[in-house]
Amino acid sequence: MSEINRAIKGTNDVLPKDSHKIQFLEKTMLETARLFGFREIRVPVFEHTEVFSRNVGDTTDVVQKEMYTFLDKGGRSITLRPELTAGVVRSSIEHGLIYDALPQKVCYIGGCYRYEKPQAGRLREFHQFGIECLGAASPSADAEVISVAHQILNKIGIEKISLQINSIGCPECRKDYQAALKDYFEKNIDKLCDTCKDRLTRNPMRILDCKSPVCSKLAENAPKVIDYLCDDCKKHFEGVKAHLDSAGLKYTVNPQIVRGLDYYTRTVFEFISGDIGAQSTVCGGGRYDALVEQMGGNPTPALGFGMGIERLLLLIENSNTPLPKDKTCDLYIAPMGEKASIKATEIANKIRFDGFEVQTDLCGRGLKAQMKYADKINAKFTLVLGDNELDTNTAEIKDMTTGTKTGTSLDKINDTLLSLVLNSALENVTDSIIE
RNA sequence: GUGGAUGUAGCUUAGUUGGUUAAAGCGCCGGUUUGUGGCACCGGAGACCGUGGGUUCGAGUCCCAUCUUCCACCCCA
Repeated sequence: MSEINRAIKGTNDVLPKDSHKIQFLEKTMLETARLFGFREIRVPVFEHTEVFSRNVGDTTDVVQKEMYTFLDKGGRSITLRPELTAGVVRSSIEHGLIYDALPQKVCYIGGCYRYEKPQAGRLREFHQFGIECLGAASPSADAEVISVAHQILNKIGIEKISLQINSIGCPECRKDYQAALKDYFEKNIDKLCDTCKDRLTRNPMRILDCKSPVCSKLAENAPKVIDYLCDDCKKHFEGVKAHLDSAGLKYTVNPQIVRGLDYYTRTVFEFISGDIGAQSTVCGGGRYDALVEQMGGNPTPALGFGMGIERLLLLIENSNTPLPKDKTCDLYIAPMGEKASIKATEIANKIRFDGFEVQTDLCGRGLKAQMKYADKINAKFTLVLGDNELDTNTAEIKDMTTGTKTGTSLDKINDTLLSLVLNSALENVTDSIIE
């Protein structure tokens, strides 16, 4: 396979046999979010580089080494979005959503781009579903956002997944905490791994979720953010927990949960799975109360989450979570000869207009080959159209699972097909009830 | 960016200490009375053995480089 006809490293093709799975996920996500009042927003895949560099955070790895950045022909620095929150907030300010009735609830689906080394659950182009709730400061908003993610995962049928929450406080209380943390780790600096030594100066909170055994052991006894929260932040976190409790959502408070993007404040959370390898976070999000103002809008508290669609699919496959089967062809029309072929086109289009999937011969094949093809594409019914049928204006519709044939006039194929399809659907329902 | 594994028809693989036209199963196409699929039998197409160098009379097999894919670090969804 030559270089040129191979997909770019870290990108994935979704093939026809799999696309219905993605469609099911996306439909479930959008519909569930809508039940909570979140409506879809669509924003460009690229933005001015500053939209991300200033707001996601200059010191984050995402901005420092993972962005696809280039100059356009006008000399502007453009970046393919590495995540969607910054673009959505930009759009919400630009179009005045945040000056309209609050809260504004939006959701989105789209591709994100990060120059990373691919591995299980990590791609260079990946797709995210997410929601943002703009203009709501109360803990009930945190609980609602988490509930959306929870219901989506639930409806998809994910069972083994845990919700972990934490509060990383506001910039005020975080100052004290970071100082205490630095103090603690500096005393043990020679025990830390090399990357954590570096983190100590750059972003000490990240040492908390280091996976090296020594560091994570040290992290266990490190000062906890929760103990350093200011009164307001503490009260907020208690409120979030109370709302989650009353909604019956199970969670564990995990002081190790620290999100990697700079804009997070107060509540942060992740849905984590043990079934998909090292990249175990399927959904992650939190509050970002300062971001809207930082981007030039009125001070507007906000929060949201992102959910990795490929990771979710990986989880579904690894845990054998059943998804709805893809629909198959309702009727295959097998014409014999040129005249019949023309008639087949006419009939097929008419029935398609009524909402059935109909296919017919496009290769000029013989009857036997056509029947084989109909079988391979899992057609529910077939209809042979030859000289006999054209002469008498009647034909037989064959049920491919039972082999039984039903006569019909050529003018009423759609009616006959409708009753046959309904009948077989009914039988499937009663079958599953009996089982 | 750092490590480890990998790379032979569309897919899954075989290929003996380097030795002629690289093999099989599945899939695909066709045939077994141009009027009915699944089963069986028969036949066919399809591979510059990831790519580029090197060693050799001779390389799918050995060496080097490079790329892909997979997994882990890092990072995150």
